[in-house]
Amino acid sequence: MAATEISVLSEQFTKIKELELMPEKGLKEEEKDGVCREKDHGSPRELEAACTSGALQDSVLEEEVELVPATSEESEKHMLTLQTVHFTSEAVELQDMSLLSIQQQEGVQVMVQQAGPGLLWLEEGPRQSLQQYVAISIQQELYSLQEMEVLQFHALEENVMVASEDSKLAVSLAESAGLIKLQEGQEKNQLAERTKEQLFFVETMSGDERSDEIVLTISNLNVEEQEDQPTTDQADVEKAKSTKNQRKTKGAKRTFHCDVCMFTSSRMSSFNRHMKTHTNEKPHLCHLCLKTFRTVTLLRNHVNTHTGTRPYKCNDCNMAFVTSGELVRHRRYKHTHEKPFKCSMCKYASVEASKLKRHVRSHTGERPFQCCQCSYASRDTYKLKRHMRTHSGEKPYECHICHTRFTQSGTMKIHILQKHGENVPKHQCPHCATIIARKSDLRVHMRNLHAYSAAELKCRYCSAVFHERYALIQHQKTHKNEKRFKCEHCSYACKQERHMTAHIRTHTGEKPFTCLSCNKCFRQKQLLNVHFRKYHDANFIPTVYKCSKCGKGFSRWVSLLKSQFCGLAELGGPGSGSLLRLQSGCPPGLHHPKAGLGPEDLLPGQLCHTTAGTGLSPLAA
DNA sequence: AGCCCAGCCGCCCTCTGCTGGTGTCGA
DNA sequence: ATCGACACCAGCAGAGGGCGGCTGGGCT
Repeated sequence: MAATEISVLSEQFTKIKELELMPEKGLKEEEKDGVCREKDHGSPRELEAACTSGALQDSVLEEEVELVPATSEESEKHMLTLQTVHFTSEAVELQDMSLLSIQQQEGVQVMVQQAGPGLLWLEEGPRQSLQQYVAISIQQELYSLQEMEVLQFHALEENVMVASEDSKLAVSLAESAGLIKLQEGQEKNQLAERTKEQLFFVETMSGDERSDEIVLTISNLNVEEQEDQPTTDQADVEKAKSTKNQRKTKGAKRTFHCDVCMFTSSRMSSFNRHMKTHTNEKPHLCHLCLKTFRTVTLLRNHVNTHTGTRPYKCNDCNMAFVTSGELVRHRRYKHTHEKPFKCSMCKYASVEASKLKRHVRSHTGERPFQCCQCSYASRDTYKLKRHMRTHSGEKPYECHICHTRFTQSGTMKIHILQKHGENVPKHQCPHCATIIARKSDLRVHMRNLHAYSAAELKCRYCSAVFHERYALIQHQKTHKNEKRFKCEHCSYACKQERHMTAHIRTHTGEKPFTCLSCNKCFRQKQLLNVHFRKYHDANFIPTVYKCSKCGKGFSRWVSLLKSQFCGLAELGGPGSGSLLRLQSGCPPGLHHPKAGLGPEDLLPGQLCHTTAGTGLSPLAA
């Protein structure tokens, strides 16, 4: 709609209030062409119309209109003789409509399109169809419509032209000699070259119900359109202007139809109110945030959101609301739990009909909101908006502790809880001892490990069969320390197959690993590697495990130990892969890397004799 | 015209659950 | 060294709750 001038906003708001509070004030038109168009508010209704127009104008004019009290000296009225002609249906198919024309000295014809009873739209420009328009003839006056920002016409009612149910907003004018009767061709000739539309808002008011006086208030509606969408609102206005209203003779039931939408109403006031929704006209401006509203009530409700004024307070909690409807709805949600809207397909019920409508889509599968970048479609607008983040990469939610960003608030919430929370809830699996942080992951755990499997799950080591993975795994663990691999040629047994493979070669004599430098063969790859490093690698520095007491060096850690102790049934050094097994009688404090020490404890020379006992001191961790 | 009320739309939120990538651990 | 299993984690979508705001009917 209109881009309202910001420079005068706060004052405009004040002015609206003034207009409401001080109806005794009148409006004085600013002089632009040397003609002071001072209105004489002869009746309360006329005054009301002027106030309305003033408020409207405030929102669309660049310059303010000063509020001045009406004085007796404002006698310079512009009594405009409005003349009408009733076209016959045969002539122009303008059934039951009047034609008004404005005749100006420049000879400009301004067409007035009747958008509804009491609501006329003036517009310059070529017409598509004569029957949509009403022309006004203004005689004896020099008005350039571009300069008629707020102008009231006083017309003499003479004939029956009922435009409203109450005969209050009627334009009824007599035929006169000043009438310019436009024919379709003539109209085109006169107006075809006009391309720029000039919109005026015309409100008709009867000056006095007992008099014949009709007051037309014309407001300049030339407003700044937004450049990116210059035609939409205009088109709406155009359509709204073409709305045909049905008039009937007094006493007959009438229905008013909106041509823009399907709206109909038997009441003209409702119809007029509705038609304003098509004009995007929002003359009531919030002086705090510059937002504009159609009605004073909406503006007041809005201003209440700024001031915190919430007159409707809930008796059961501390909530308060701007409107009574919001309070009722709140009470249903929070206190009464009344859910009048029930789903016919399930037990779902909701407080609001729109929620039921949304819910029903989960039954029908309807997905009206299509993503423009992929095949996804959602059942409501929010999900589509949320989905669009997957295309934009937007992550609007940031963890206030580690500043990790997330696409959804719920994801961030669970992150904060799990990563930064103190009393993190855990989820115990009901079938095993597993504890999992997230409920959804527990569900995955249950599905993977505890779900019944129709297919038989066979043990790798024996013939046992299970139907639950967890039971299978638990069973296979019983095979863990078994020396399941037994040598066919001797009593040797081991737990790992690769060990058995290496052992078998001691019987077969197979030595599959050959040194490329000297052609010596080995049973194990590891033996070949040691050989190569020792005899063929120039950079190889042999490790020496040195006794710190006697200074003797050993190539292997185990050799060092063997030189000092007896009673060690099985020894292995670092890199051998086997554990140092200590039997009873072994010196206390003897340590091995795999018995709890770190790699630094393997450094040669760290071992040392103790002064007593075993000769070895405990290795410091 | 103003007010109240009901209905409706839209927005934002939470809760929930599934999915796939990743790190860790044990075999 | 490799591989498989699995808990962990972020991404993403479904469903529904709650509220702000707009519109129209009816009334005063």
